[in-house]
Amino acid sequence: MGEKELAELLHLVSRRLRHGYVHRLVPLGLNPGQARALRALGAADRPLRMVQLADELRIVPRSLTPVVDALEESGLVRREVDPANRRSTLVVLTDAGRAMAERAREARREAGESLFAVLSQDQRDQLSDLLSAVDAQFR
Amino acid sequence: MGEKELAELLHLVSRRLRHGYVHRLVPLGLNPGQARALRALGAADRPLRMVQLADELRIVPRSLTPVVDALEESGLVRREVDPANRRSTLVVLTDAGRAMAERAREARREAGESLFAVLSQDQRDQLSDLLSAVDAQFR
DNA sequence: TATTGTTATACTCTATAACTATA
DNA sequence: TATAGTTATAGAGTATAACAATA
Repeated sequence: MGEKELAELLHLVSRRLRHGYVHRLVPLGLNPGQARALRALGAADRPLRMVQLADELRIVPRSLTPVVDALEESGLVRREVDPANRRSTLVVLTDAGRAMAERAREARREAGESLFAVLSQDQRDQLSDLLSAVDAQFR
Repeated sequence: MGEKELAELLHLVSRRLRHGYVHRLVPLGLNPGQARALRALGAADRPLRMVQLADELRIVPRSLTPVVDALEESGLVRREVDPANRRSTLVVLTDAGRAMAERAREARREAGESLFAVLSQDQRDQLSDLLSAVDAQFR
């Protein structure tokens, strides 16, 4: 019955997570990609160049452009020319952006909390270790 | 360093899986959604109605329409009116479709195998149990 | 009225290729 | 020449709303 393969389970659970996350982000006016970028900038705690941010998110720079466009339009980040290298663009969190990053972080925490509610802390740690191991083989 | 949250890890690993899967499906002329539908039909081992198949895949019927369109165009399935209820459409695997479902299953097995290669069989079972538990709370 | 499926539309996530400006 | 970013384009995956046919 519950004979779902690992690959299928991973897909289903991941989609479920996104679903809960999206719902919590709607009131913030963000989509998951924007929230993820905001989080990364908040975690870095300093402006990142487009390539650095793309790398952090593991997407290609081209895919980052519309994300940063949207964030800039909402006044959450601004682009600045990198004084050290004028080819580079620094993505700088505004004060509003920093506050929003915090709210996005909270939304994700809640979505994760709700999804993994059935697991004990031990089980979550186990799951985290297993996924980390899988992820690590590609770094 | 590896301080990624569970939610983030899940997202990254799931994306990685899709990536490997997509690559293996390209030579078959399938995308993951089509392959998933084909698998479900193969597993059911009997024609399914659109709603049943959508339900199995956990997507809305509208999202299934273009998937079945593509499969039909490739001669892998055909639509038949359900004699028992003329509102319903039965999605029937052709012989070619049945063979392709098998190849898709193999492609997914390989993608999973490659992704989870770093895990022992015990660890895979653990991971499977944990994800099943998370998934089960929504059924 | 309720159900099944499709038409119409739209948004998100992601990618490759070609181009511009700068180094 | 090489790097950083954008313009252009494309394809998956998914959703909601409105509608036609059938029950």
